[in-house]
Amino acid sequence: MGKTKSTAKNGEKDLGRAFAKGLLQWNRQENSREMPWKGEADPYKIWLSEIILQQTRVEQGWKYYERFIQTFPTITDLAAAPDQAIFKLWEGLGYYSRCRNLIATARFIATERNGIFPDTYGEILALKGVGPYTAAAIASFAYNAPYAVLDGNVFRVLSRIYALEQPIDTTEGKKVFSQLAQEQLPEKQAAAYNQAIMDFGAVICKPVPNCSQCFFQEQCQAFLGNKQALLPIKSKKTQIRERWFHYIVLQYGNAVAIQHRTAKDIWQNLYQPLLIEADKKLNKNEVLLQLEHSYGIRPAQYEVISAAVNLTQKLSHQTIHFSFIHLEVKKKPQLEGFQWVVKNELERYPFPKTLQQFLSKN
DNA sequence: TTCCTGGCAT
DNA sequence: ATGCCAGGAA
Repeated sequence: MGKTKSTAKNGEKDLGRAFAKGLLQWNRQENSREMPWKGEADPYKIWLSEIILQQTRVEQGWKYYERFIQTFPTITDLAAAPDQAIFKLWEGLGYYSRCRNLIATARFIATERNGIFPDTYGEILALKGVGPYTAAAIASFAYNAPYAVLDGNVFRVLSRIYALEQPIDTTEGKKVFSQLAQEQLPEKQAAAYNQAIMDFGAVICKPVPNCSQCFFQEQCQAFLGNKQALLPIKSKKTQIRERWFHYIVLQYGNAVAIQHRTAKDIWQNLYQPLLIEADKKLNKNEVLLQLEHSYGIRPAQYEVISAAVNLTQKLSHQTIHFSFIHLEVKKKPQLEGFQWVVKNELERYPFPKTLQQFLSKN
């Protein structure tokens, strides 16, 4: 009663403390990651670097940061510049709404706050283009305020050291991780700790981790269970592709044209009838038009025997919609890459299950 | 070549 | 829940 819970909690806290301690030591002794804004005290420069780094790798943002600081040494300089000059400096970085928000925030601070950058988490969070991550980063780096950053690195590191299978891409998961991150933060060393955990995620606990170089290997719950490559968990299945396979069963006498699938795709090395693939559903006329375009087989050369049968097959990462058109040709067309197989010998060839089922019934 | 990553605004 | 973007990984 209650005991299990508090024991687990204590265990968790111990693990967290051990990690934080080791992390800070790693940061002092081994972390050699350098960045032009690291250790910076000017909130303007920290803010600028964080906006540039949103969705952007350090290596790419580096040069942009340097050019911005050279061109606009203070937020007042930035606020006074014409939009176009600022966009020109941003050119190539992507996510251009960040630049719009950057301009709006610079002008807001220059005109409404006499160029003084806000110094509380809440006020920082209220700035355009600043969300929870960026607000915590600025508040901690500029003012050492005790707000834990939660970015992709932190999700990854925390999910691994605790072997948490909680998905990170759900509202619930974000809540759990942000609470854990906050509990984990050594309050008086917010700046050092926040920078350290992100550096650690970037150089050691990478998506493909360098566990052999990790100070926490012996305590990391993921490493101990050999799950480090599986964490963090994301709930959203990789986007399911929708494909429409319009098969044309070409029959000549008692023989059917089939084709060997060789592309690096599903069903490699299996066989299939003539395929018209599309990323949307085509009606019969569209399919037959495509047949003429791709293979030069014109309506005059065949008779349509049967209408389309529609089937669907779900794979982990794609959904295949099938339709079939059965055509009888009066003369055998020249078809590169196809072989004509008499119907009762079709069973010798390997087909995908859905095709096998269809062909055996028709 | 395609796939994956990543904070915020909407 | 999606779109925004570019670059590195697979």
